[in-house]
Amino acid sequence: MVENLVIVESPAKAKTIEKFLGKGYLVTSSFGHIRDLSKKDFGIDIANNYTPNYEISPDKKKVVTELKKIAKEAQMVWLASDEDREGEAIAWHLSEVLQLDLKKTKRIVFHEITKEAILHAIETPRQIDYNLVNAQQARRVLDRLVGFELSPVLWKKVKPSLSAGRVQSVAVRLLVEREREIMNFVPQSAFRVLSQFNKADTNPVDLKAELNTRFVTANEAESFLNHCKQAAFTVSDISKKPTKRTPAPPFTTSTLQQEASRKFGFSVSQTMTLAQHLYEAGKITYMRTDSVNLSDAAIESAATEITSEFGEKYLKTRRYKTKSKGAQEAHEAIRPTYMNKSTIPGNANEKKLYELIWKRTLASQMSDAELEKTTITIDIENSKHKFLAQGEMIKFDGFLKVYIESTDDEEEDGGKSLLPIINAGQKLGYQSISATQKFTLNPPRYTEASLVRKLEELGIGRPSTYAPTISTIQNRGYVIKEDRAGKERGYLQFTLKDNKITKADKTEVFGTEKSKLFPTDIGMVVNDYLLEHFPNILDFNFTADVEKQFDDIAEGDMVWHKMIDEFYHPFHNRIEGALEIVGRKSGERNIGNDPKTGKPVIVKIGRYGPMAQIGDNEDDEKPQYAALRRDQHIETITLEEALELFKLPRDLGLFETKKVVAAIGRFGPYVRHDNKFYSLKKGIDDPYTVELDRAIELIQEKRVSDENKNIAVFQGTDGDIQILNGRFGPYIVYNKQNYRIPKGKEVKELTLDDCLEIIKNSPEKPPRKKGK
DNA sequence: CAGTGAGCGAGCTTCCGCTTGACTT
Repeated sequence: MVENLVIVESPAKAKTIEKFLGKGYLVTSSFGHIRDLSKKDFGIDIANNYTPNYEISPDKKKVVTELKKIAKEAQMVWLASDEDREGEAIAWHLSEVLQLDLKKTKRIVFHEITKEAILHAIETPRQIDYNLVNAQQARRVLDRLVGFELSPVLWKKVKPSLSAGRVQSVAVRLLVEREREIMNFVPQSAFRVLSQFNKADTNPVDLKAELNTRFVTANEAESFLNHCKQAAFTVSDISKKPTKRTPAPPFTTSTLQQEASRKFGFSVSQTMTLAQHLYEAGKITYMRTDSVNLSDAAIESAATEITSEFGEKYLKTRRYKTKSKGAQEAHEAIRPTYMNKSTIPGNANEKKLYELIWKRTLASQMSDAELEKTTITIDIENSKHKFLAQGEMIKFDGFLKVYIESTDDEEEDGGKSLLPIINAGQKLGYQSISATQKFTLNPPRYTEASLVRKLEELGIGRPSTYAPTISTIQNRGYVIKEDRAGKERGYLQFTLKDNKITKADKTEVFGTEKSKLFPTDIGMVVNDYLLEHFPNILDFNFTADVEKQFDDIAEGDMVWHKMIDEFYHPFHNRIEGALEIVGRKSGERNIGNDPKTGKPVIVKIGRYGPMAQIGDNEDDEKPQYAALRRDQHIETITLEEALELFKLPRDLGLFETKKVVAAIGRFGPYVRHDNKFYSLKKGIDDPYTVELDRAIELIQEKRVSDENKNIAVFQGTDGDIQILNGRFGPYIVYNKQNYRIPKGKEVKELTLDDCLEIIKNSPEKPPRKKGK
C-alpha cells in the first residue's frame, strides 16, 4: 500500500523524480495519453454537441489496469503530467478512467526536474483546469473531423488509402509550391569580376578583390577587361568596422533536428531516436520541447564550467525567451543533465549528438565574439567601378571557442580571407582579372529538417509530431526523399593575363540534390484537389487561427463545442459539395499527338500510379498504356519521352520455343521468358537495346544460381522443409516461414531432426504489419 | 514479387499529440 502515488507522463522522468521525493511516494508513468477517440463513427456524437466517445488505447490497457490497482490503495494521487493543454487533458483522462476521488486527488506541475521545483510543486497543488481540458478536446475533435472527413473524399476522388489533415496537408503544400517555383525558375546570369592583385613594388601580396558590379552581357564584361589592360589601380580607402556575433539559444526539438541534419546529415527521426536514448540514460533533459529556457541550476553549472575551462572573460549569463508561434513551454530546452560532462560513453552517433548539445548549451552562456570587418576599396583609373576586398578578423573569440551554428546556405567562396597590411594610396598591379558568368540559384528544396523549421515558423505541428509527420507524408507517397543528379550547363569566362584576354567556354554541374524532399505526382494531384475544394484547411494561417480560439476556450471565454460547431457546418457543406462532383481527379494532361496514329497522348494518375496512354478511352480501339518511369513526372514529361515508353515491352525473339521479352517493371528492367523474370544488370544492360543472345546468357546465369540455391529438402508434416541459400546466407523455409540457422552449425550436415529443432526453438514472429 | 489499366463489390484505409517498445532480412 502506498501513501502517495505520483503519475507523470514519461517513465524516465518518473525514475528521477522518485529519487527526489523519497519514502512515502511511488512515482509512476502513464506513458502519455491513455485514451483516445473511438475509431467508430468518428468517435464523436456530432448531433449531441460533439460529445467525444473515448476508448482506452489498446496499448495502454495494461498500464491503466496497473494504475487503477495502485490508485485505489493510495491515500493521495498526484497528477503530475506536463503543464500544457495535452498534459492537462492527460490528468483529466486519468482522473476519469481511474475514477479518482477529488478529495484524494491533486494536480501539480513543474517546469524543470530539480528537487526544489518538485517539492515546491507538492506544496502548491491545484485542481484540474477544465477550461484547458476543453481546449484540448476542441483540438482533438477538430483534428478528427478534418482528418476523417477529408481522407475518405480522397479515397473516392483520387486513390484509396490516401490521407489529409490539418498538419500533413500543409506540409505537402509547402513542398509542392516550392517545387513549382523551381520548375518555373528562369536563371539569370551576370559576369562576376574577380581580380588577383600583386603589390606593385617589392613583395607580391595575396589580395583578392571583387568588382562592385556584375555585368549582364559578355560584351560589357569583355570591354571592362579591355579597359583594365592599361588602367592604374589605387587603394583609395581602408575601413575597419567592429562587429559582434551572439551565440544561438539552447536547443529545442526543431533546432536540434536542423543542426544534426546540417552538421551530421541525420534524418529527423534518427536524431529523435538518438536523443531518446540519451534521455533514457539520464544524459540529457527531455527531447520533445519548444522551450529555450534553462533552469537556474543549469545556468549556474554552465557558468562554473565556462569559468574553470576558459576564464571569467568568456562568461555571459543569458536567459532566452521562446518566440515561436503556439509554443507551450512545458519543458526546459534540450541540454545536458550535467554540464561538467563534455562527453559521454555510448556509440559514435550518440556521442556526436551529445557533444553537439553540450557545446550549444555551453555556448549559449558565453560572451559575444568580437570581430573586425575590413573593407579595402580599390579605384580603377577612368572608371566608375571599384574593386572591393573584404576580410574579417576575430579580436575575441568568445562563444566561437566551442560552437558555430551552421546555415543551410551553400558556401560562398572568397570574401572572408585574411587581408594583407596595406596603405591608402598604394598602387596595385594585377596578376589576373577574370570575368565569370554566374547564374542565379533557384529557391532551395526542403530537407526534412528545413521543412520542420518552416512548419514550426507557421505554428503547425508540435515537437512530438515533427518526425512522425515527415514519415507520414513519405509513407503516403506524397513525398520522396532522394538524391538527384545535377545537370550540365555551359558558361563563359574571360581572363585578362599578361595583357591578353582569353575567352573560354566552360561547363558546370548545377542543381545536384542530396537527401532532399520531392513531391510526387500523387502529392501534387492531391494538393491541387484539396486546394481547389478546401482552401481554408490548406491556408498557412489555419492552425494559427484555430489556436487563437483554443486559447479563448482555455481562458474560459468560449464554449468549445460552439467553436467546433461554427467550424464544422461550412466545412461539412464543402465535403458534400466535393462529393457531388462526378469523376476523379487524375491530374490528366494532354501532351500532344502520336505521330504514327495521330491519336492524342495523355499522361495521368491511373490505378497503379502515373501512366501514359495513346488514344482516348472513348475511341473504338483500346488505348495503349505504359507506366511512367520513377524519374518522370506528369507535369514535366515531354511527348518524346512519353513515346519512348511505348517501345517496351520489346520482343527479342525465341528461346527454347518460347518468347523472350524485355521491359521495365516495378523492380527495374527485366527480361521475361516462360513466365519467369530475369533482372537486367544495372549499368550494363539496357532494355531498349538488349539483344536475344544477352538475354539467354542472363537466363542461363540465373538457372545456375538457382540450382545452387537449394541445399537440401526434407519431408515435414506440413510440406517440404527446405534449406536455401539466400541473400543473407543459408536459411530454412517451412510452411511459408523463414528460420535463421544458429551460428556454429555446419549447414551441409543438418539433418531433418536438426531442422525441426531449429524451427521449434526459433522465437514466434509477430504478424507482419499491414502497409509499409 | 515485376505482366495490368474492364467492372463489380466487400472490406479496408484516415487525423494529431502524448508516450515507449519491439522490431529489424
